[in-house]
Amino acid sequence: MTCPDTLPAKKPTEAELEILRVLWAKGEATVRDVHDVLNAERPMGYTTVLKTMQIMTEKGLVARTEAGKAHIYHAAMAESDMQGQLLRDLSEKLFSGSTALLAMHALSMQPTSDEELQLIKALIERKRGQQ
Amino acid sequence: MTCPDTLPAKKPTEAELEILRVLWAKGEATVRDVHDVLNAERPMGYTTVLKTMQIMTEKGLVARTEAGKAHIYHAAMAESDMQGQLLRDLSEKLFSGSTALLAMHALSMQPTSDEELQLIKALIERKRGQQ
DNA sequence: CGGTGTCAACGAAGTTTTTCGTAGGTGGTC
DNA sequence: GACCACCTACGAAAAACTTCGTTGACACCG
Repeated sequence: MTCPDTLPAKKPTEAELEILRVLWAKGEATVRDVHDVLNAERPMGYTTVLKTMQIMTEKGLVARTEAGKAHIYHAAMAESDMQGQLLRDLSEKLFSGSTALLAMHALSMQPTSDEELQLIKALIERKRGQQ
Repeated sequence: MTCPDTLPAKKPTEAELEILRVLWAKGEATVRDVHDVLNAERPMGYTTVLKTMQIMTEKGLVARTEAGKAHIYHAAMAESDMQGQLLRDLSEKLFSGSTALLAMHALSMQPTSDEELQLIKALIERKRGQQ
């Protein structure tokens, strides 16, 4: 009831993205779960995470089930959708909007295994066929 | 003298990136030049741009020549270096640190011309040889 | 029933980023 | 010299983001 459908889908902040990472990894989680993970990486208060997740609920970045005592959260957007959104964002801001240019730069920057290269080739062939 | 060499190279903010975009496109520019471009996209005061560019100077994101009346600015970092930095950042935050995975996602998300696909294939072959 | 533990909700302070008004300087022009 | 156009510097407000202390609810335990 708290999400007024701001369709343009707002870009998450740094802290929010950290939380989303945990939620995507776990599928769903309580504030406690998320805090346990993040606090292990970098000391931070429980209420910090709680507050951020409350804000994220308002923004519509996450949704929650208010079942028992502790609310259960899950990301509102699939990880791959977010990847796509941020990729597009970056491509617009730094690659003249070309995701292909972006991909090339990413590829040319290192430890890409032979296996991965194979996968990419396959991907290209597939796209080739489509066009 | 204002840049104490914080080597880790700080990530530019949203507004700072906008300014860098203009500087990279023009090579070098005065505050007026930058403002003309940005203000056309989105109304904003002259001193807003000025102030931001002053801050960027302190941060070492840009450098300036205080030649004549108006200072002449240029980006402190090459565009491709910044592309690499932000790409790595995004890959760490959203692709488990794999730039290859990131590249694949970018590729699979559309208008990639046949030409571009060719280029990418070539790139891959080249990498292949190296390894 | 009083103590202990866990939880959500606030409120508020701290920090960073963005925005711009105002002031002061400099160089022309009439 | 007075006026105008343009520039930098500065301070401070506004907005966005991050952090956490405190409070009140609820449940379990001895």
